[in-house]
Amino acid sequence: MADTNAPKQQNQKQGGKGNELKLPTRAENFSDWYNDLVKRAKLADNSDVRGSMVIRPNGYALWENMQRVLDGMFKDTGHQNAYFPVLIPEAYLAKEKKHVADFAPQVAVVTHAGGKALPEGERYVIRPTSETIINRSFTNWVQSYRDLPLLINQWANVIRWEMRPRLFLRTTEFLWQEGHTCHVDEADAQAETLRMLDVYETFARDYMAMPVIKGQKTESEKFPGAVRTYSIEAMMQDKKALQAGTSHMLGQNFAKMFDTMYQSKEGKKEYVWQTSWGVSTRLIGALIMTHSDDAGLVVPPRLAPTHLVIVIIGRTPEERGPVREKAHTMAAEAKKVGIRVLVDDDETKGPGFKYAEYELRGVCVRAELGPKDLAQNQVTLVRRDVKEKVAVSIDQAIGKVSEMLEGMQQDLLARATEHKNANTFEVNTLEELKDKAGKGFLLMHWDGTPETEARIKEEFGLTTRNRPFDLKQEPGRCIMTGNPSAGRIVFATAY
RNA sequence: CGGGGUGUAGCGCAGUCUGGUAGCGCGUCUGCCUUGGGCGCAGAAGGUCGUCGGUUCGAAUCCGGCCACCCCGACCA
Repeated sequence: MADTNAPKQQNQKQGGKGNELKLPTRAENFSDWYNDLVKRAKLADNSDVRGSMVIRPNGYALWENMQRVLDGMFKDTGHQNAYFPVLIPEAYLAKEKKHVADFAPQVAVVTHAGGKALPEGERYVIRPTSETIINRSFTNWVQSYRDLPLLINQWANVIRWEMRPRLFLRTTEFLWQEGHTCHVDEADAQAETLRMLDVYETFARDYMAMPVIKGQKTESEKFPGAVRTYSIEAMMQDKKALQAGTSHMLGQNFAKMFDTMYQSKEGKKEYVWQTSWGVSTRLIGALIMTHSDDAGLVVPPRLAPTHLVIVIIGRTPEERGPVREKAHTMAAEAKKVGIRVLVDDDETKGPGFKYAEYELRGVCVRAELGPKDLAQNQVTLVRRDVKEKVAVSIDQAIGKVSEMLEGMQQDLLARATEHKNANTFEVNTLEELKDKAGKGFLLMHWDGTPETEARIKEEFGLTTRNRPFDLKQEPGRCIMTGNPSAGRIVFATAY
């Protein structure tokens, strides 16, 4: 977005006369809006450890829901969970030259333990990813072609020393899942790589309501040590791209370093072919920046910790009593059909406060239930994303809520898709490039060289995101050099 | 690591220029009152002024070092 310091401040001076109740708007300052939302919705705090964050219950609940769904999808595709050590002998990392060279600046090293300095060669690194230490185990686990494919996943934390952290999007420590698999040949490994990319796409679309572009990364954007890297790329509301998941075909690179071999049917020793793939707590940032608005968090129902809150309204015990009873009846009914429901009977806060608060926190549907409603045997329902109040009869309320949740899930995807499509352009001239840089996904011809890629980054702040699978590739001329191009690739400013 | 900014009560900030021992709003607690879009009134609690050092009779305020966080770049999921 803005490349200068925003002229904020000023209106917040004067002893706190500014309006602290409202978030900064997305239009004013997208990045302030994001930071403030994360804190105000109680998703996460900065900690005293640079670049590290505390994930609060509201934020962790989102992660738990993502984990639950993804874990199910991994199990359905035959993967098993395991756990490997957080400390990796430094020497392991060094075995794959490209791997260590690219990760070295980001790696935290344990130099002291047991009260003394560890000698050179006996140090540990804190995992930035686990290809090496997992391969060490795989070498023992795999003996025969009958042991393959080996399909393993790990849920873990990793540490990568980041220069510029940002809550959820880029933190020094983050939570993720890393899948690691071994196969008999390249075709099988390649199929697995693409299969898991599909899993990510499905998860993003059907659960996060986030459309993504599936495609292949360029050489320079590839994972250190991979043969090929694929990604899903999403567009945030500020039109920047966010890499939401990656899947790598590792070839035999790590197998050769660790002698991970199997005996084939023919009795020959062969190196295994491997893949790895992962998504992280960064997805929470993606979720926020895809759907939320100036009133606060908006979460697709399929991942929302709370679907429905019933706010009890009433002055006196006589008024509240029957309302409370009805609210709990409704809540019980809602639970039966799988709606995650909360009844708010707190008398110390007014209803207006609660409406704002639940909007900030991203509860999907709010039910307002008071004496006036009860008198007409109705309840007032408000869907978080559209904020429209509708009165429905109490008997039909829960059915209506289910309908609203389903509608919201669909509408969020539809809206995000529309936004992505409206801001994706075919760009053919330097003029257009100047005009569109930073305004979305630019589909451009590129001569395939890292030099040109670097130039476009330097001059326009755009990086290659991926080469989309579903884009029919026709030859053309590179937008910068005029050299032949095999097809278009997505450029964008990225997180 | 470079450029910019900020650290004062749980949160948001004023006070710093021009040194004199700390204030406002929100929140919290108590009581009353109120409840359909961030209620009201009264009272109360709460601060080693990021940290270390220097100048001074006296430092939130002036000087220097360090630390942390935020924004902009380089690195990255």
